[in-house]
Amino acid sequence: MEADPVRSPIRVALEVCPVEVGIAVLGGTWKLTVVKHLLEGGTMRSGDLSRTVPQASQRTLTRQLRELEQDGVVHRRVYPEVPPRVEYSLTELGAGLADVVAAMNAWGRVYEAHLDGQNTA
Amino acid sequence: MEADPVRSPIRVALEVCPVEVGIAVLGGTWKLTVVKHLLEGGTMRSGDLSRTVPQASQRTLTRQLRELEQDGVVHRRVYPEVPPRVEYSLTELGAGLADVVAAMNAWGRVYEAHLDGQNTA
DNA sequence: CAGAATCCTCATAGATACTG
DNA sequence: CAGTATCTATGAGGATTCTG
Repeated sequence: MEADPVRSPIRVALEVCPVEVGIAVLGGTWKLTVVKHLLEGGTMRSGDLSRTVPQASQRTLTRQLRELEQDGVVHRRVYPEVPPRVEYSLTELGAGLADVVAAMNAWGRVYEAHLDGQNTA
Repeated sequence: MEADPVRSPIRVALEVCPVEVGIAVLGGTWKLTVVKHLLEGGTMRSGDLSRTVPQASQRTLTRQLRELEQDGVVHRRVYPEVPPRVEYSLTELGAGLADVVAAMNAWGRVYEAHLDGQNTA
């Protein structure tokens, strides 16, 4: 099986530090949000994702999904139908991001609380 | 006390999803690596950090540190000496990133193993 | 419905040289 | 030693239009 080529930001990250690999894979805007929703919602269609992340332009969302697919995090299934249907789901590797998502989510909330504390104090 | 203004990527992330906040704060190249080393090494001087992340240009490293400082993750202490001495350490908020670093690090290793598996299989 | 093609703008980051 | 200033290049991401 022909594996997808590893994107160059990831190759760089691999040489620097394992923590940078996650940043390289998830660094694009919305990527982690997409992963989070796929973790929660299982399989989702393109339109579902667009509605879930309305701030992302369609072009950007598509690109992010393609990169996540290339990086082995997301699986893309195309149904040969009219009108077309495409479903996205997490690979095993992608499902392994659950801990990352949880840690990020928790810290994000701490950060929010921190900001609120600054304003209220 | 006058709080640093919240950088715009973070403001956007706050409106989208808590997981994006972490990405917004740590998204710059080397940032998570810096945090990881500060977690391990405690206080570090600029030169220490430069040597720890030799791939980063000095200008970039300085900017990243300033942003981390602005975001409340890193504390910067300047000693009024000649030659100058500047020490960086994590704030409480920054120390809270330990779980994120651990999760990222673990997943980065899984990712490496995944790539190796592809080549070996 | 899903996405490709085109155009545009701004932020990021590197290299280099200089300063207190 | 730590940092700033300047210049440059790359690319990420948005808006819009078009197609099977």
